[in-house]
This record gives sequence, structure tokens and C-alpha cells, in this order.
Amino acid sequence: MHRGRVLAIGEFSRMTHLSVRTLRRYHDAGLLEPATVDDATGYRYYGADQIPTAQVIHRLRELDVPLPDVRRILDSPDPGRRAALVADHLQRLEAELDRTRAAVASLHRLLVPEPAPLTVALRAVPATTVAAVEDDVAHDDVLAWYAGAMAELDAAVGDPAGAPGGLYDNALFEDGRGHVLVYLPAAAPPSTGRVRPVTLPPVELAVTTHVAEHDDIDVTYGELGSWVVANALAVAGPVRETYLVGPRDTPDPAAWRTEIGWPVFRVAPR
Amino acid sequence: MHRGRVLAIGEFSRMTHLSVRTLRRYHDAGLLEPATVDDATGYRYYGADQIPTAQVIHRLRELDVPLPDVRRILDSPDPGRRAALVADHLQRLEAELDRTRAAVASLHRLLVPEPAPLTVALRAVPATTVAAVEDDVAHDDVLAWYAGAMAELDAAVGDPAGAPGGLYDNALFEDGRGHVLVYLPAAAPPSTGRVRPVTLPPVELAVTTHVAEHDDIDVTYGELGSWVVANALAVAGPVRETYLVGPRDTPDPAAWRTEIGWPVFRVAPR
DNA sequence: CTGGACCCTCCCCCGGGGGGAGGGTGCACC
DNA sequence: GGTGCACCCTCCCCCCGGGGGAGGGTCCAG
Repeated sequence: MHRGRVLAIGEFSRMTHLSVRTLRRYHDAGLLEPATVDDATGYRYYGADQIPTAQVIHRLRELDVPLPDVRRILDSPDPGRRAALVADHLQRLEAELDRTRAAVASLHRLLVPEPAPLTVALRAVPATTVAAVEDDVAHDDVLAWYAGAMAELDAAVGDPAGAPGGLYDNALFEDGRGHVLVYLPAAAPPSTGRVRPVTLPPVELAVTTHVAEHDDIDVTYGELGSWVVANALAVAGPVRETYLVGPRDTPDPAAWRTEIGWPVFRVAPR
Repeated sequence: MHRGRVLAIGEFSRMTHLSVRTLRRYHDAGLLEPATVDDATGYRYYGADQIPTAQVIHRLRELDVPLPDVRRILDSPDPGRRAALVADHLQRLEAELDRTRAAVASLHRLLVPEPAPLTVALRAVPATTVAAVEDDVAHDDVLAWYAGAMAELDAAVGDPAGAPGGLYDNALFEDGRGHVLVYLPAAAPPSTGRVRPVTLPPVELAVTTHVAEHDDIDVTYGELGSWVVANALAVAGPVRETYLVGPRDTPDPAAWRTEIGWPVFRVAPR
């Protein structure tokens, strides 16, 4: 193919359906370097052979691939590696779609409320020693982290003495990052890998049970919160969840039962 | 339900899993007014009865409903109207999903390129009088606008004398908004509703045919652009598309044929 | 040589959040 | 009745990927 003319940015914009502004931004970002830049005037000139690249960028941006990621994809010479990066992003899109679906379902349940017969109990829980894995985790990573930690606990504890549970720092929800501890009760908690014996302090818990999958658990949290407030109590530490019936017990999400316990103490009424 | 205590913003944050910053922003945006604001100190105090509202907001934000729309949804007292607003947004999400799917498919075709046997011809087109509908349209609205305009043309022109087509201002792609004209050839173009007889000026066209659905049409545009440049031509007006085989002819998108013609003129080689 | 289309850089704006500074408050404990 | 400390306030800057517009230089056909 013969070289042909060189294109000014406006012509290149017509060929690629990318706006002139956007082309300039892509230049600044190192995504799409013009074939030539006139030193004296700063004019950008593109080659017709850059059109396909511009179109790939256009498609990736339609998929909301961040500019730095687009750069990485374009910069990787190996087509296999490139395909892998794209696949990564598509997987992220898929995950986001799942979250959206969950939010839609949950929203519908929120807007068609049934008089939830929420039963809350106050329960004194003594100190307990369990096999635990703990770490500082970002809110977005909690699910993946939980899966890994619980798998490790299952492997380390042969014969659990009760249902698994977790302690979730309030900062996790308030700041998007916080301390998380998941545990499995055990007669003789081992100490292998990330698994350590931990003694959970004694607490007074306001306890209720969330029945159904986790999408709606915020609602139960809120109802528990309302109850705590209505009974002149205040929150005093990380929330405790106990997975009475979970994915390990039945594949039917509607049958799952999660006990939520919020450490509380009595406050003077205002 | 007895009233219970009033909640400081931090406590309310723990109950709703919305960050303190975000709660303040929602206050400023008029989304979630605290039950009380201390005049002297500016302290925000919330009631436990505001928790469900906060959760609805949370879900809507997970669905990327813009804050003003959330406000509208919350402010509409009629549950039916509220449901309609939510449904609107879900429809928007669905449309976006379609666009994403199209982009994924197109990207795959771009990354697994076959040696496209693109044939481009140069053709002199004489002035033609057609039945046309034209307007200034935003790029995002083109599809919907096209559907309406073409339906009106179909109704006004009993017996079309050829395939339908459109003229698309380059500004449509460069600035996201531009002049669009769609037409249907007719022996005696009528003048009813938005339909007017229009004489298309004579042009020299670089013409190629895009076979397959429209998702990939950018690619053909780019290839046509390359050819134009390689042959020392430049673009001289709005692009013309002619829908030789379209949805009106066959439901199979893979069989669609769109002729793309770009008005050109010869430039001196640099 | 002149006019108009084209191109340049630079700064501000959007939306929905986060980081952090700097300073005032509420309250439990001593 | 202090005092310390967690909590709360406002205000400003940053992120992303674009768009709007000002103010000024450049290209090229007539």
C-alpha cells in the first residue's frame, strides 16, 4: 500500500469519528501518537495507517476501559497477552453486570415492602476462642478475600465445632476499608498458614437473623439499627455475622440464614 | 414504633453503610435532609425512620441513577409514578447493555481481522430530487430520529423509486451534533408533515459497500478513509449512506448492505 | 496579500465521590 | 469542673474523560 498523504487532525477526526479534542487528549496520554508533529507550529499530522488503531481505542473506550489500560493493551506486542487483558476487562464488566442485577432485584424488594417480622434479641456472648484469619481489606475485595480465607480455614480445621462467622470493622463500610476477621469454631484451633487461634472478647449483642441471599442484607442491617436506636442502645464495635445456613449448606440462596449481631451498650436517653 | 434516639451522622453512617462524606453530600443535594440540624454548630442529626430512605438511595446509586433523578424519584409521592421513573432508568441501563454487547462483538472482529477485500470506486453522482426529512440531531439520538423520519417518509411516499439513504454532516461525528437528512427516492416527492422535496447536489463520491450489521460500520468508514487518502483525495461534504439491503428487507443483520459514499475532491500531493 | 478555515494551548466546567487541613463540640472520666 | 479525645463542621484540591470557550498562530486558495 502506498503511503499517501498525511492527515491533519480534523481530517483524521472525520475518518475515525473521534473528536479533535479527544484525539489531542489521546496524544497527551500517549495512546495515539501522531505520525508527525510540526516542531514550530505544534500541528499534529496522522497517517492513514493509524486509523485501525484509533478504532480499537474507540471500541475499548466504549467498553469504559480506562485510558491507562487502553495504553497497556496497545503497548503489548503479543496478541495473546493483549487478548488476555481484554478478557480481564470483559470479566470486570460481567461482574459489574451481576452487581447491577443484584441491585435491581434488591431495589424491587425495597419498593414492595412486606411488613418484615423482624425479631431482635439481646444476648450476652462470652469470650470464645476460634480459628481465625484476619486482615485489613477494601470493601470491594471482601467477597474474594472471604472466599480465600474461608477455604484456608476449612482446610486447617478438620472438624468445626459450629457455624462459621466474621467480624467486620465499621470502618469497612464508612471508609471503604477496614479490619475483617473470619473464623471457624474449633475445639483446638490450629496455627497454620494465615490461620491463628483468636479469642473473641465477650460482648453484649443485639442479634437478628437475615433470611435470604446477601443482596438485601443492608436492609436487615438498617432494621437492626433502628431497633438498636429505639431501645436506647449504641454500637460498640465490629459487627458479627454468623453464617447459620450458607452456600456450603444449600445451593438455594433463598434458604440462607445469616445471624447479624451488633455489639451494643446502653446510653442515657436524650 | 416509639421515636427513640436521634442519630449523629457517624452513627447513621454505620446504620446505612453510606460514608459520612456521602451523607453530607446528599444533604447538600437535598436528597436526604437530616431530621434536625443544630443551628449553632451545624451538627446533622438523623432519625431511625430515615434509614429505609437512605437504603433506597443507596440502591439507586448502585444503578448509577444521577442524583437529580434520585431526588425526583424520592419526591414523587405516587408509587406508580415512582415505579415508572425507576423503570425508565432500567430501560436506559438495558440500552447501554446492548451498546456494550455490540462494542464487544465489534472489538472481537477488529482484533481478529480478516484481509478485508474492500473495493472502492469513484463515481460521479448527478443532482437528484428526493423526498427528504432533515434536522439538526445529536449523535446519540440519531437512531431514534432515523426511525421516526423513515417511518414518516414511508407513509408519505407510496412507491419509492429506489433504496433509502441518508446524508450525515461530518460535525455529527466530530462534535457529537450535526445536520442529518434521510431520503427516499420518489418520482414525485410530496410535501407533507416533515417531508419535503429536496434536490441533492451533484458530487464525486468515493463509494464502498459495508456488508453486515452497523456495529462495525466505523471500520468500513476507516478503510474508505484510508483509500481516499491513499488516492490523494480529500473529503468535501457530508457522507452519504444508501441502505441497499436493510432491516426493511431482511431480518438477518449479516445480510445487510450499506453503501457508503464520501464526497471527495483531488488535492495536490504533499 | 488577504480572508477564512483550521490548528494550537490554556483554563474552567461536569458528576460523584475521596483526602486532608484547620477548627469547633459533646461527653465520659478523673 | 477541667481535660482529653472522639466526633463533627466547612473549605479546598484531586480523580476520570470528556466538553466549552478564549485568545492567538498557520495554512492555503483566490
